[in-house]
Amino acid sequence: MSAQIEKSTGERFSEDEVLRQIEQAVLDHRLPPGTKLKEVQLANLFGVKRGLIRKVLTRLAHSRLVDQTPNRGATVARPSVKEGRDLFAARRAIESAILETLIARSDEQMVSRLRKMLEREQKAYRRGDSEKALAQSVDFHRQLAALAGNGVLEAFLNDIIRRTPLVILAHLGDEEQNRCRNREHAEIVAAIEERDTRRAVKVMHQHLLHIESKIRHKPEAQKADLATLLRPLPEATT
Amino acid sequence: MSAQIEKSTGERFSEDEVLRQIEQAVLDHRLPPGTKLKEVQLANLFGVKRGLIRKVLTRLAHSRLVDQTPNRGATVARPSVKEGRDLFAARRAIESAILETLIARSDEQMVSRLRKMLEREQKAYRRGDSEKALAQSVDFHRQLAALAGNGVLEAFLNDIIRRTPLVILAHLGDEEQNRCRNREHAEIVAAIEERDTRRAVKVMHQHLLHIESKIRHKPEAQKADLATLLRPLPEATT
DNA sequence: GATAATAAAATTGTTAACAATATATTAGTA
DNA sequence: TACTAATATATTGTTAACAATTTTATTATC
Repeated sequence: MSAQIEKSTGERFSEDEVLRQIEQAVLDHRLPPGTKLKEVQLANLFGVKRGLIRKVLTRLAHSRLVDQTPNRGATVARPSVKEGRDLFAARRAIESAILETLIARSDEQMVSRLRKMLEREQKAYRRGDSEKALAQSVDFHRQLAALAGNGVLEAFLNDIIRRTPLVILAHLGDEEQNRCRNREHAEIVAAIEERDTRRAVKVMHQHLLHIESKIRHKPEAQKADLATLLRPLPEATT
Repeated sequence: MSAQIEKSTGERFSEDEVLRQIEQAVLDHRLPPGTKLKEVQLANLFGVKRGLIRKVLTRLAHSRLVDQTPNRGATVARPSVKEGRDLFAARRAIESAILETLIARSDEQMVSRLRKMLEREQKAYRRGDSEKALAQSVDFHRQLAALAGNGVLEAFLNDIIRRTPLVILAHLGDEEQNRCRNREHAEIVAAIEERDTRRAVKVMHQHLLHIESKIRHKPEAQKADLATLLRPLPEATT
């Protein structure tokens, strides 16, 4: 039926590696919502035992990337448009709180570290590397969360970020958008430097609304073959 | 070594039931942080197979009530004081966002439903039933989250509420505190009715700070026997 | 006695075989 | 054909036996 995925080294896949591969395929829409994820099929595909696949599917179900029904197996999750909007709304709340926390304890070192991130992001989009630019952009948000120092909020944000690609139709691509994101990020850093919480929160809010307005919330989807999982996309990540 | 826990009906425990029992024991501090949770011991205790215990421990680990280390098993989690404070800080952010969302879509029916909850809470503490009063109080917060209609925020709050008992030393008990909580809840409902978001958020903030100030963040803990799990406490829940 | 090396026991991790359930196929009936 | 019932296949769920690892106990050496 379908070929096998091999590691370049010839070793066997670890649980985490299998998890990442499937997760990435889901987030890239190579495995569209509703796709049945059969245990033996996946086990053969990766050359691992079914028990391992089972654990992976359970973990994916927990992070809501996969739906599991007793005795009926797992499918790629099909989040509703409402869920997508809820995700974005929650993100605005979380990131606002992160900024408030961050600014309360910010210092020069933090600001300079953020500036370095901005530069890297800028470089990426200027040389037209949209994929990298997007990844850097996401890292900027993660970095804010890390610097804020609240592990709970950080975990929540990471959860949201992980789930987001599944609820949107396509990733943001063109250069104009990349530049725009970068400018908004810079504005946030400026507000942090001035310790202007209100402004930072306001800009972040608009930034996130802006992002949400640019994407299309994914409405419904068709079916596709599991073997499509084989080749990774040349496209972006988050 | 240790006796067996039996269901009154004589049936076998389901996975969810075992989960709840262990979770409750952890949250009641009957199983203090650091306690080793051995698979065979638990399996014998509940009269179930080891595989089921295994799944339960993994689930508990995911909700951070249990720490799992490869090849070294599971122990009751020992959250730091910082983690406790982070949890409360995150809660303030989440519940503020919930209130903002709720008020934006509130109507008469919602308000009256909340009023009913207030009454039940009041009844409980007036008749001196602290346990019930505390449970009702927690339900009030859950209800706010549900009425707000954002499933993501609701899930986050439930996660926080579930983890909270583990980071505090003891549950809030005396009648004065019960009355105080109830009064603050009433004030929040009043603000919702007037659609006064700013006030609602402010009162909620103070309410949560108040709660946090009344508890003691749990610093460290000793060891205890697993069999203590047998008898449930006569004490409160969350 | 203290420490290190070795052996024994206990504990967790994996798997192949089996059981239970759900889905697909076929046969039967109007 | 359209529908139902019966059967076969495919898929998920469970478990007992085994493997790997860690912990405890024992012995040896200083």
